[in-house]
Amino acid sequence: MHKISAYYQQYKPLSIASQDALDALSKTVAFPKGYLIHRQGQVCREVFLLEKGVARIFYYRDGNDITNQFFCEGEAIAAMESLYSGKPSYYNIELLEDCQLVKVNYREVEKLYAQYHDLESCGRVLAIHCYLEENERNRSFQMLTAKERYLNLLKTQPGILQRVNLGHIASYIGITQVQLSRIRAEIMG
Amino acid sequence: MHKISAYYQQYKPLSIASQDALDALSKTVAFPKGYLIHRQGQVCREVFLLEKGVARIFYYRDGNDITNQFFCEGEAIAAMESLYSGKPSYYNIELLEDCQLVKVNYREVEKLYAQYHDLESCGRVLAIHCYLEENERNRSFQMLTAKERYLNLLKTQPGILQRVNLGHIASYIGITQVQLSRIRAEIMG
DNA sequence: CGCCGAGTTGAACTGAATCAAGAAACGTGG
DNA sequence: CCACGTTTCTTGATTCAGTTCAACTCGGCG
Repeated sequence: MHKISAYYQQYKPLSIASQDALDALSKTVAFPKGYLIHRQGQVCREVFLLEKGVARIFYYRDGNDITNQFFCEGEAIAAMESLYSGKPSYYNIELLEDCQLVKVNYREVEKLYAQYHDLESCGRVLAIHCYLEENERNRSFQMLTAKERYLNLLKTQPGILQRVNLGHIASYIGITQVQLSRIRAEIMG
Repeated sequence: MHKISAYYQQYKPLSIASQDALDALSKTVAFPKGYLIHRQGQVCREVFLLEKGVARIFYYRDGNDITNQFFCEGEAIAAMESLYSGKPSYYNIELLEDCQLVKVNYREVEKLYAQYHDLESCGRVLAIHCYLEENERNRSFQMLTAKERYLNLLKTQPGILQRVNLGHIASYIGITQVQLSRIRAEIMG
């Protein structure tokens, strides 16, 4: 089983005490393809570490579902805006394959933040990391074309393309499936 | 003079020690309308607290400048993505009126984080706040129309509209000035 | 063998950008 | 205080990129 402490330590090293306290909170769970580990309208209180499988965050607009983010092995999954704000989430989280996950209750983690300064420091860096990702996504929508965003995705998450259908990727990039198909044809030459 | 500690305490209360340490870092400065307090390509190391005036963050694309964010009195200004990542910034920060500001070196603040747990905790909440704002902006681009974004701005920052010209607002919303003019005509009826 | 979902491709349509011209607001110097 | 030039905003006409609608291809699977 993966450890949450290992995930945290990507951002900053932790004392043994903090590591142990964190790891004591984890529970391994598994769900089938198609399962929603979080639904819009609900407050998100759990963070999932993805050990095996692929997942996505999405929401509905006029009946179509629009993908916001993809997750691969080793990444942490949550409806962060809800987790952080305590308000109901706008998003759903769906497993796109059978998945194995490590579950952690975020309120429990927050309690540990108050106890361990080094852990809270790591939590701060993690929040900054989330900010930077969100900022980057914003930037890519403002500064890049759909084609460039597609090429970016190819570069940063090449594995995703084999595991996820085109419609999801198109909505992630902000265009229709039809348009993405044309862009791909264009890229091929 | 405004105090940085007061700004921080919007998010979480601080001990007297933390407050004093923070406030000891501030310097009051003033610049005229049009001055760039940060330029793209440079690494951002300072945070400014806006005491008097209006400012914006913007970048260039194909010669046009595109506004990313507006700031009013009481808000903290920085090229956050650069401040947090330590990489050169994509953005410029421009004063839209003569401004009075409080300047703080972020590296110094980070040193204080290591010393004072309560301050770092506050810094974590602040980073989360930044994340939530960025997320909200993302969401507004994905889920709302330009018209809705305009109405939102009217509601959340009504003062801005009197103090900033239409072109800046249009690019902030993600459309051309021409289109915004039409939307306004439409709203008037 | 034929159905079904996923992807591609063509044609018509639409909303926003662009181009361009006119009106209004603003500041500056005479 | 007015006249002129500059900038800002509005409005109309045209153009274009991307959506929508629909038909067709392909591969997997009962």
